[in-house]
Amino acid sequence: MPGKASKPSIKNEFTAFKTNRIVEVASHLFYERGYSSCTLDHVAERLGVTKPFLYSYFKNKEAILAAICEVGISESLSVLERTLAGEHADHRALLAEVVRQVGRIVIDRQEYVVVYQREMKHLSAKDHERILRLRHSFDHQIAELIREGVEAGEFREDTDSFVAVWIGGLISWIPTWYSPQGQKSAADVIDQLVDAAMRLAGAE
Amino acid sequence: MPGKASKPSIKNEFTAFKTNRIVEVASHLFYERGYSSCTLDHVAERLGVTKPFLYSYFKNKEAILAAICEVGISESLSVLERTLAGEHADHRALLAEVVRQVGRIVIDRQEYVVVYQREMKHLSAKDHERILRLRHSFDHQIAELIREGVEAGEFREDTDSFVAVWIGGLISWIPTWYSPQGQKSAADVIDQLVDAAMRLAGAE
DNA sequence: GAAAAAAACTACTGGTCAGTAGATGTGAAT
DNA sequence: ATTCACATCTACTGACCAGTAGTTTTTTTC
Repeated sequence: MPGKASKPSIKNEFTAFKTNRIVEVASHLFYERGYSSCTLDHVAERLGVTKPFLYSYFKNKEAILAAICEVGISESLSVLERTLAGEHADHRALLAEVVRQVGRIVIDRQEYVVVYQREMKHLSAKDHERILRLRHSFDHQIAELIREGVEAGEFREDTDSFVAVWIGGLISWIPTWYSPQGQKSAADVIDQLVDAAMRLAGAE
Repeated sequence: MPGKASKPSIKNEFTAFKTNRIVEVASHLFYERGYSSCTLDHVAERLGVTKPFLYSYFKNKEAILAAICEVGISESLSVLERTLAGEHADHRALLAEVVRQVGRIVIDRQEYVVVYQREMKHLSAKDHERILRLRHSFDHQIAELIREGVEAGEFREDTDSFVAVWIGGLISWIPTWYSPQGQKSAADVIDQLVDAAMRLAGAE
């Protein structure tokens, strides 16, 4: 159950594994059919268990959605912060690296990201607000990076730090058209994404 | 009922008006609560009528969604084609104008656009494919515009025509954060959008 | 290996909702 | 006024589904 940081033990690892599998399968089905049209019986069936099983790992349907949204945003956020904390030649290189890393996560976690964006509004007010705060923190940190880069003369001086939001848009846009089975490889997509972000920032 | 092009008459105008109101209200409620969680009783109540009323104007719930999606994409497409058909100084000016016009529509029709993107998957296979074709036509025409502009030397020569998709992304991204009540005016947003699109195309 | 504890299941409920059958009202035509 | 045509409503059904009570199966403990 998310938010419950217990000591590690074999038992807790089992529990974590099962919780994880539920989130994984639910994310996939919510992605395909939409949250409201996907029943917990569907999720259970796909896992080869029954509905009450799910209720011993999650309080209710919404808690499963909250766990999915959490993955959708918090992995991007933590990779962003990890990257920002590292050493880099200049703001240009840093922005490129941040976009590359986050793009990679978004591609790897496509379904989580789509569900998070599409279904967030079905969360309780509390969860909804918590997730939104994470999102804002993300945008804010990129905006700050842009601002510093402009000040350092590395990005075009007429670049508004609001391009952070547009860059976020580019990243979020990927899952709506990228498919692992498509012609474009993930590496191609990420290269293009980085190029597009650099253009938006006026870094060339 | 959409797709039924009858001769104009007072009666048909009444019918068209009511059909329109249904789509308007449904779009608003689907936007707020999501398609699957919004009941037709809700829609009817908001219109001050009852559910069977809706069924005399639409075959079923999905047909209402299809009408919304139609508005969401086809207005953008027709304004695109109208703009492309007009006279312009060069490809730069044309791209800017296209993005400006489409951006304006997307802001005006925010709720339709969001519903279209979010709920398209709930359409029947036939409707779904029809809408997707419109979408592809849209991307394709912008890609063509980019290609010609690069050839004419107006956009950076290393610009892939695939930026058309990224530009589509910027446009689609607006409704997720823009609010008429927010600090940014629609005009500001559109100016920024045009600027961002020109940067992506390498037109400066 | 018996008893206790934990995990998962069977079977149900109460509520919701898309869609419909048939009644009722309303205005136009005779 | 009576009939007809049409628009809209009341009242219902059958399916579905989140969530639960209580039983059975499995695992752990002694």
